[in-house]
Amino acid sequence: MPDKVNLEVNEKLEGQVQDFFAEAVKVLGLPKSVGEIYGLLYISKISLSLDCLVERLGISKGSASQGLKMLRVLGAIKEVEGVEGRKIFYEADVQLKSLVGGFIREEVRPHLQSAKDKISMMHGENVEDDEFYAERLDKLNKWRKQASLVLPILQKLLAI
Amino acid sequence: MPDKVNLEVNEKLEGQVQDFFAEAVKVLGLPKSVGEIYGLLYISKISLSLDCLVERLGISKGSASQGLKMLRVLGAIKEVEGVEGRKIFYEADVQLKSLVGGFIREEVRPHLQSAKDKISMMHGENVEDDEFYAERLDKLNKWRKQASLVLPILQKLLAI
DNA sequence: GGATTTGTTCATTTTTTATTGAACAGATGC
DNA sequence: GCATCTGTTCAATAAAAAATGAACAAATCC
Repeated sequence: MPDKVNLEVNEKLEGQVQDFFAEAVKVLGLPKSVGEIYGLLYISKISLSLDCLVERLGISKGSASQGLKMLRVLGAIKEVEGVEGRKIFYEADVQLKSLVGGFIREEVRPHLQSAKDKISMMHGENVEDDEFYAERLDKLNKWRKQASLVLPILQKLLAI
Repeated sequence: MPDKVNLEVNEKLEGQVQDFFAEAVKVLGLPKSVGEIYGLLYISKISLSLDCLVERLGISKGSASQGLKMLRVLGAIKEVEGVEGRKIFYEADVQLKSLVGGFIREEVRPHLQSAKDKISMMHGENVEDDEFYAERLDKLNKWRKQASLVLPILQKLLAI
């Protein structure tokens, strides 16, 4: 008997995985619907289109579109050629390094850059003659640098 | 002339540092007021009491009390003996390792534990006979383990 | 004892954030 | 051309989270 892919759908498990990711992405500050979309794609045996997600998750077309956009920007999903016309199908990118990398690139780096700008602005304006203030701002800058250094290491550790 | 500590207050800088931390803690999913409190303590030359924070930040007593509670639990502030009666004074703990450690202990670890429970529940109920589902849940578990392993390393890297 | 000071709790209000759905744009097929 | 299908945008609405402030407890002082 040849191997055969099991295409039955376990709806209970799907629901649990959706909820799991809905909760998980909240830790990262992303909306619940984004987690549900990624969760369903993660546990789905076949790639899914936007209207498919709308139907299966019971969310609006707007939510689904915006959620897919975020996931695309993060590099958490892949577009797959569909057969029916120009419809786009999505599947989850299940490599942890893609997700971590995307999050660092899109969410963490920009904040660190903006922190850098703010700190140097504060330094410039106020501090020359006050040892305490100067020391505190220097420490802040040291924190920022350490975070910047740790990011690529973190990325590599999670890519193993 | 002996060294003398400069106790003048640069209110503009104080405001900037408050805003800086208010923004920063939002990344960690903490409320703005918590960042403002920590920010003011961080840049303050003297330790401050609850009613002092209320006055200087223009927030309610309730907010200040709850915010201080969070910061205490995270280990981000220290209580200092006051001179006037039983009033408690606070100052910022400015060691990055305290903050990172507190955040990992209070926010990250509990989530990873709850993830562990959920994954093993999903494994138990559904998956025996389906290769795809089994593989996806295993991968999820691998992610979780990797995150657990990386945390102490991260903590050490940021403690240098 | 009672008046005062200090701090907490928690139901209500405010603010912020996410979701909806209708209007729109572009592409395809007829 | 126009009808249909697919997806996006964005103003309005709903949901979630944070801040308020009044009521309360507990300690201190007189």
